[in-house]
Amino acid sequence: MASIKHDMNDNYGLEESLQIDDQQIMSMSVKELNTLLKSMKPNDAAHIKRRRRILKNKGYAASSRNRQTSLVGNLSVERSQLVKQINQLRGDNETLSQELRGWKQRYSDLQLLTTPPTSTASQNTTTESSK
Amino acid sequence: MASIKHDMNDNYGLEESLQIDDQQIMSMSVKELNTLLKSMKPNDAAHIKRRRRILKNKGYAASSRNRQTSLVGNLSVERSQLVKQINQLRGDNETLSQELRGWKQRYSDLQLLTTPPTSTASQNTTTESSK
DNA sequence: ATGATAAGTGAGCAC
DNA sequence: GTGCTCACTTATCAT
Repeated sequence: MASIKHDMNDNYGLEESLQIDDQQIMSMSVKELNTLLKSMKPNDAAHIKRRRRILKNKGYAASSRNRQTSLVGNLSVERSQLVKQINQLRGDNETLSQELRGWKQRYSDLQLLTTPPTSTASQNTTTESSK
Repeated sequence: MASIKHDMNDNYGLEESLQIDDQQIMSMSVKELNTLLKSMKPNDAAHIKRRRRILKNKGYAASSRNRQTSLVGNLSVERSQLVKQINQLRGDNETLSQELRGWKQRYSDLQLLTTPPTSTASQNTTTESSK
């Protein structure tokens, strides 16, 4: 058995006979639309209004999908950037660590040069202070 | 005017009369299903098969949406973690920089102590080398 | 009335 | 045949 359904999106010639297309139905202002609808049979007017709502909804749905898509896109891009930044910082860190080691060494060397060890014990103490 | 539509989701009593519900239709194996369908009128069999497909699709759609949702969720969480990591690294960086400055200073101080300036010019040169 | 979104459905692709 | 995803429709919510 088949059931009776509302007409939905099949415009079955109404719009064609009125020389109106979807774009116009959708973009017309409410004022313009009402003026137009008053010159039509109530059923046809209702049909057009319903069609307009559906068309707008279609647009909203598309926007929603686009938003969702670019949301994911943005997050992905952002992630790449953050990862890149992390790698950069890790590099900087490594560089700084090396520099730090270097200067500690230089300091230590200079210190040894400055205060030559007088005994095994004192040498140890001196080295400790610059670790 | 109204148009004739396929029956879609209104099961108009068929399933009830056969004592089958959506869950069973969906989860039955193909083998079981075929056995069942052979004992039915062709139209009813077709209806059940179509219904099964629709039910499965409904599930797929839900899965798809869940995936999409958790994708965004994961990306967001990941972003937070990355940002946190960056802040951590920046802190480390700052610490290292300060340590570095400190050691350079100590080196410089020790150097000044070791090789006292003999003239204004030579003092400048010494300072330059440790900046 | 308008805009947004979740859920269901159909179409069409890939395996 | 099964699973997936896109586009569309509907229902529903908020403004």
